[in-house]
Amino acid sequence: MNHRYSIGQMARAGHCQVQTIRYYEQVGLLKKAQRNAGNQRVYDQAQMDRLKFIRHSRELGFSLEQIREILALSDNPDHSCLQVDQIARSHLKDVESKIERLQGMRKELKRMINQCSGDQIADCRIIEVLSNHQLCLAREHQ
Amino acid sequence: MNHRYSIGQMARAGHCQVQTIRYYEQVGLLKKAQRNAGNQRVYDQAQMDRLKFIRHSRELGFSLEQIREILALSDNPDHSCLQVDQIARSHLKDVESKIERLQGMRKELKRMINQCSGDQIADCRIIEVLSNHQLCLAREHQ
DNA sequence: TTACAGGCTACAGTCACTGTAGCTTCAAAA
DNA sequence: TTTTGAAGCTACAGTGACTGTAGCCTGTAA
Repeated sequence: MNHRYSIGQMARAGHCQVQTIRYYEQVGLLKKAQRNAGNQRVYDQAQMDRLKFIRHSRELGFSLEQIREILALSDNPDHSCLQVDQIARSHLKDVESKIERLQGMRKELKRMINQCSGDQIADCRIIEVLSNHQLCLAREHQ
Repeated sequence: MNHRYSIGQMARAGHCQVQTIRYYEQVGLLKKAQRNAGNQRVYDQAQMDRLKFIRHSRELGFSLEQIREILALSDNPDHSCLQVDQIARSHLKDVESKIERLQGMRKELKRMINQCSGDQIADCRIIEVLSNHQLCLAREHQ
């Protein structure tokens, strides 16, 4: 079948806003869409699939640059997927270090909040900890 | 003692760049610094402490807006620290939901990578999963 | 005196969108 | 057939928290 989609249908399918699709076109992640008589964008199934690929990759946290690379690599079906693998692994590392960083924050925030008496600012443990790095457990500067 | 600091000394102590301090001044988080005869910024201990407060809060992930609020509240030592507590708790919630989101990504990325044979693009599991949301375990749209 | 590190302003760029203003087009109802 | 309202269009500014650049000026140690 020979589906045609409006930009609104694309947006709904890609769980994104209409502007986002226009933005992807502008930065060259989606190629310039064909237009109908009234200058409105019209998409086919291939463009729809490409958008879904991009959106799914974004949900997994890949940057637009990484997605651009993966899309370029995936144009060569005979090519080894080693590079794709490397991009994914390096992104996984990024995600893991973000998790660690956030877990450090969580620990310290919880500690701070639990010590807070809800009393006067003058005795507020939260402000005290924020004021004084020495009071903070997780204070390595990486 | 009556310490005076240059912007470079402030930056080193706050583990940030010189531009960052000028930026904080520009957006009103630090008040306009005094200047020496040659128009260079000169800081005192109070400004140094304020910068450290800001930087430590940033390390814990607070936004500049939240920091601005906390600083305003902490000017009133008699005031209850309930609001400070609320800001901290709401930030903790944010951090926790970011952790959850990243853990979902990590899980899916690991699954994808483990299934990848390192073979041809045509059979690449990573590209396949990215192409097809149905193949993804963590696919709730929150 | 001479290097050169450090500081100054002003402004553009980053990332990935999101929002706005002021239009035009499309499709269904009256 | 007209009208209404949703959907689409372009162009541009704004977001957050910086970071980088260009082209100057100032301070300090050799």
